Amino acid sequence: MNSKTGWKVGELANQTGLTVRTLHHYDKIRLLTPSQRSGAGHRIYNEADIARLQQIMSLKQLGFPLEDIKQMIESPDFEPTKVVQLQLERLNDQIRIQEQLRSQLTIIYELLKTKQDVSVKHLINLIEVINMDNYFTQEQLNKMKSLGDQYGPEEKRKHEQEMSDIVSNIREEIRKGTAPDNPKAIELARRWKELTEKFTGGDENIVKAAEQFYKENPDTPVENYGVDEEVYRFIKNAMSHA
Amino acid sequence: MNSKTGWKVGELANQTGLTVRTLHHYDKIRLLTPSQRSGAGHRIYNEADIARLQQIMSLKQLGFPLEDIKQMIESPDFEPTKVVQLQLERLNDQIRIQEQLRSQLTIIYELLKTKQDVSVKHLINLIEVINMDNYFTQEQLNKMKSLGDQYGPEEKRKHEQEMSDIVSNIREEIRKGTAPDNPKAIELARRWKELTEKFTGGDENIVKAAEQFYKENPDTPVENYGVDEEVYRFIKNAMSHA
DNA sequence: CTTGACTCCTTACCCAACGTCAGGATGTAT
DNA sequence: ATACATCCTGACGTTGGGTAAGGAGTCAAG
Repeated sequence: MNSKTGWKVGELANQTGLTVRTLHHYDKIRLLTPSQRSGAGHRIYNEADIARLQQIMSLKQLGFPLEDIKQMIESPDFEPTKVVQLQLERLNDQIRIQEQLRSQLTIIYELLKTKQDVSVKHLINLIEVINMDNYFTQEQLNKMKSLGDQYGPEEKRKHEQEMSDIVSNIREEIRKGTAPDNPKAIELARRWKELTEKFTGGDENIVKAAEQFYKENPDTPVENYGVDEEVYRFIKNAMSHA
Repeated sequence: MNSKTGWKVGELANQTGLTVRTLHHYDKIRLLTPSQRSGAGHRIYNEADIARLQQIMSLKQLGFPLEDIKQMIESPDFEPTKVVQLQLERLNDQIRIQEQLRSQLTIIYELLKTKQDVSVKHLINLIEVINMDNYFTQEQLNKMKSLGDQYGPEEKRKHEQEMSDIVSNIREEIRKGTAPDNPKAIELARRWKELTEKFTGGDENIVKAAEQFYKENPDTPVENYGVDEEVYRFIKNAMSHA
């Protein structure tokens, strides 16, 4: 008798902290349609429905719009495990950003408390970091796009896509003249490093060899994701501020 | 020449990561009106404007609607320092929730990976914790309401308000028969403990004396914020699962 | 078996915080 | 002078629900 077999909408709402309205909504847009209705037309959710709801909430927390979530979940090669994995990854990103936020906030707090005036640079940095929280889901979206792909070529494509994403972002920052101790710059450098480590299997030597190579042959037009000297210097520079 | 004196809307957008549209919007609802316009009507933001923008973003991250933010900022006894302080406090709450989230996620991930089936209880717990992130700003709202009050009686009132908030939440959970190892229960117990520690100035003995007293006189109708034996047992129980 | 007190149903309008054009004026680099 | 980016002001669209209305279903107590 420990295992219930059906939940009515109100019960489910209470247990999950969602509202009844939300569940109705998900039903109407056919994102989560309870597998049964009672004689009187009351929604009855079963275990499978709840499992689906969990997937929905996870994806929602990752920042996807409901419509996309529907597509993903209904894709034939959808894998629940990956969703959870991605969510864990994201958690780490978030924690890092929060650490940055904390340090920015602490700086400002100290300045305010001692009645010094806060420089514009600090203010802008703070605003930027606050925003990253929202803005960051875009990266996740990239990673997710290939959720249903095969594992071989997909892995590579995913990396290439993220690499070019990072590099184009860096170009942007260079164009804007962003300072190397800027939080956004630091975060970009961090991502670049992480990715190259994945590429090379974490082998420091390969990285160093490549760096050396590009330093000596600065104008090699090799398939390099557009990492030229300028970009490279920017990364190095930002990295030193991490 | 290191200090600019004016920013156009696009510049500001780029630096902060906000969109131009957002700044336009804030201008239209008169949340942030640039202090100058160029001859041609272009918005020119100065340092004070940016400082205000930072306050806005901080409050927004705390979960307040723009309309409320406007009220707060324009209140005569508004204190920027407190905003930052509150944001730091919130950061801690968020980190705690994320730790809970991580542990729930890890459990599910392990189960999924080893092809065991995941119990409904776990799924529901996970959904709950995911939701806390959004739902939690309510508590902050309570704390914030009194941002402009005096410091003496206000401090007490704030505590009383939060205490009765917590207790009524606990009553809810009891009514719903929530298990003591439920994340929501644990979080509530944590808040209760934190608050009582503030009340008593962290003096363990006072807490213990009070506990003893209420155990021996279970039906004292003293101004006790409605903490009766049932509530008390629930807290103790949940606490043991933290 | 009826009367409350809940919970459920559907339909429908409402809202915040922007996104996304459209059409035109400004600015600025070559 | 000619692009080309950036600015302006409307104005309509969108997402993810909140909120209210009017009517049945359910369940325990009298």
